Amino acid sequence: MNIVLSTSSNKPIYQQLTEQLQAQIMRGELKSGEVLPPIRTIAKELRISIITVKKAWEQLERDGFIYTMVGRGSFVAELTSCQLEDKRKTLINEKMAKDIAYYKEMGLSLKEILEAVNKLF
Amino acid sequence: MNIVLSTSSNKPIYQQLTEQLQAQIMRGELKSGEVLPPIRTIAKELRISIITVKKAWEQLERDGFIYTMVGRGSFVAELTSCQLEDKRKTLINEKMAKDIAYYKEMGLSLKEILEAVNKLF
Amino acid sequence: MNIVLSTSSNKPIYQQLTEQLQAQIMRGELKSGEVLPPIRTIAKELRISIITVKKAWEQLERDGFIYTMVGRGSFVAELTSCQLEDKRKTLINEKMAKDIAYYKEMGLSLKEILEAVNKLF
Amino acid sequence: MNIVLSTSSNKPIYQQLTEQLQAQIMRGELKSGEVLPPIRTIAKELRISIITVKKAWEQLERDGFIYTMVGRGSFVAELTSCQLEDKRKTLINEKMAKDIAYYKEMGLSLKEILEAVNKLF
DNA sequence: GTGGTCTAGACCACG
DNA sequence: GTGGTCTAGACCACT
Repeated sequence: MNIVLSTSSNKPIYQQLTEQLQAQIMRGELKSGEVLPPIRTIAKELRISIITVKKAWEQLERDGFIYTMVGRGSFVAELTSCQLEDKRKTLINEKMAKDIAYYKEMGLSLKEILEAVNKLF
Repeated sequence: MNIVLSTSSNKPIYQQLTEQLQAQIMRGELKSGEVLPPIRTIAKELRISIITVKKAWEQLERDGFIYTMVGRGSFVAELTSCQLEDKRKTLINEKMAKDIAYYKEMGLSLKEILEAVNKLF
Repeated sequence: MNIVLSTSSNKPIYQQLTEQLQAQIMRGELKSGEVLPPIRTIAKELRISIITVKKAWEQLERDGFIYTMVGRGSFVAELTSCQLEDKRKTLINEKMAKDIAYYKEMGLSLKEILEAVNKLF
Repeated sequence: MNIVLSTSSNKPIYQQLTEQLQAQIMRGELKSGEVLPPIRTIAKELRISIITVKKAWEQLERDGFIYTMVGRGSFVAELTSCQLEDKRKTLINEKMAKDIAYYKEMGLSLKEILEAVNKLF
């Protein structure tokens, strides 16, 4: 687990945490069933409030990325690669639908979007 | 001018206003020098506070989309199509750079992004 | 009389008018006793409201730069060059005192101000 | 932090706030990274509305003098003395260019301006 | 009539 | 505890 927080970003800290955990689980860097470090440890290392870590963990649990066993810690959810792929698609499609709606509203054509993606990737 | 506000969106009202005005100016629906309706009228029609409209107008003015003359009203900025294109590119590239960073983090390849864009457009 | 108004400036129109008239009187371009054009004519030529012109005229009259004879028009005040010089000094010193207070507050030394003036003049 | 507001001045309160903060940051009285008091506290102490303080803070943030972290407070921007000097020059030159244009219009020579500055400093 | 400033107070999101 | 958003309404300056 390797978290990098940006204080200058507009994104709230708990969301940065959530997104980075999601990404690491989906990229397979955090494996099914693997135990996560205690939230106190994380909070101390990142110099943030325990409450903030908890908030991120709650969101991850709600979305089925991790599960918590009281007194024992939190673990990466045990998902088949198929289920994982589903989650990824849901997450990404949701965001991409919004993004594309925005670009369309700003008057971009499909071609222009594709060109821009190619250039910026 | 044609504004649609969504209360269910988590975007603040003033930002929805700002984005829609930007979009309409960039799509050429609001033309250079055109008068905008008085903020009070807009506030009444959209059933929001004058101050909320004002906040959006301030942001648009800061970003050079409109200008205001006290006692006379607010007007669409007089921009050449070149300047307009510049503004559009700046706005869009800023967002797209962030979006693509996110998709990359989530493990998408360029090819996958392009496919998804094609499908969702 | 030669007035140039800037709509993009933040200064209210009536103040731009006032300042330019003051300047022309003090530079001697408008001479003692000279008749000014009717405010309707000025308003029409500058494409501004008569009320705005009137406001500027009232201010100039209050400050002793012009005088008005009902039904006959407004005239440049008849001042000795000495009185004129006095007015100029009052006007300029008032503003300069404020300006210097600002520069001092921002931490500029006398030397820095003089250098900046030399460079920007 | 030490703010003095003048109700008799015709400058809006939020602008007085902005200018004084800028001045204190540029004079080094407020140091890089230093926490500012909560806006509510400032509002209470100065007996003005929270929103008025907020407006000044927004302007300072836009201009890169401070940054804000929701839930944690506002902080003096971390600028190198070089960047700070740049900001100072920009701010001051902008105003001074206008000021000098005014004095020139009023018929002052460079020599007269320099003398007046020397006398009034 | 326009926009500009300011107020008092509510409710929400973040840490 | 922070700051962020929004409201309803007042008063002033400008045209």
